[in-house]
Amino acid sequence: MSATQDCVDLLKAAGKSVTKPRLAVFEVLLSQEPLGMTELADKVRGVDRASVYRAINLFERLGVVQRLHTGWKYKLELSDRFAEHHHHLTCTTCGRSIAMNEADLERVIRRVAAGHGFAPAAHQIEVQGTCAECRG
Amino acid sequence: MSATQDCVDLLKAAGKSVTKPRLAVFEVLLSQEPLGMTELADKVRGVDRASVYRAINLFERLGVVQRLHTGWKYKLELSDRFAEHHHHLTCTTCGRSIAMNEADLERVIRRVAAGHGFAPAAHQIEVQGTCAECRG
DNA sequence: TTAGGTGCAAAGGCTTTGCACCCAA
DNA sequence: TTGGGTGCAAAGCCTTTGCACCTAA
Repeated sequence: MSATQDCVDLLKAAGKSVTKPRLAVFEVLLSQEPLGMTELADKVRGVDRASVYRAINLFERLGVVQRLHTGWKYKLELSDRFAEHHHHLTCTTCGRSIAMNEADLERVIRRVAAGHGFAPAAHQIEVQGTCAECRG
Repeated sequence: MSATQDCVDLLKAAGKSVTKPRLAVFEVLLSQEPLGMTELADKVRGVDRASVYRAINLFERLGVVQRLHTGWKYKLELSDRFAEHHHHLTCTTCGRSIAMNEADLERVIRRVAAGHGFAPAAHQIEVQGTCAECRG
């Protein structure tokens, strides 16, 4: 099943209309790196800014997109439903981001959250440091 | 040495004036949970909103306060210099942030980073979900 | 004394909202 | 057909900025 079809199904399941503006927003997110709201609105041509906000608001409630915090900024990207869940090790020397997908981290977070009577729905982990090559 | 004195020293070391509005902002942060900018400005009575923004901006550059991202918004709290290193569980229902200080999390991050040949220098972890009270 | 800091007010950006028209179901 | 969705424009927030006055050093 294509990602777009999955998105369509989610909209229908929620009793929402499958409209051109909504799919346009989805397609842009599908083909790009995480985007800021301004960049996103710029890339979705022919759709009013207000509609982009409304689409993102809806997509967030449906679990289609998630907000990602990188440093001081925040960006939008498709949720783990459309891309494998992962986090990043960012090298402050060369700027590269290394993806990590560690079950241990996820496990510990669930356990710690549970220890506080907390039901975790989402989480972000960002690590800054020096990669193997730059330490070399 | 008191936290306030530490703050005063940081200001002086940076060649900045120790003013009443700045200390007022610091004191509010010292005695409260993470605050949004609006809440903060409301609690610092007698200080103009613009001055609160300017104080926070300065404190950020001096490493006195740090921003904590929760969804679209952010909250402000004193940095690790004034409060023990920790992370947050943010409830998406009531908006409260619960602090967690778990050695296991830190350990796992160091181990995972090392597994990638990565030397971690700093990290952020934010968990969103539902707190015990809101789950009822 | 005086350079930096503050209050006030106005300007700038980003986001939301009201409303009439449009289109997916 | 018709109720939700959209574009447009205006309103609302949040944050920054210009300027004259104030104050810490």
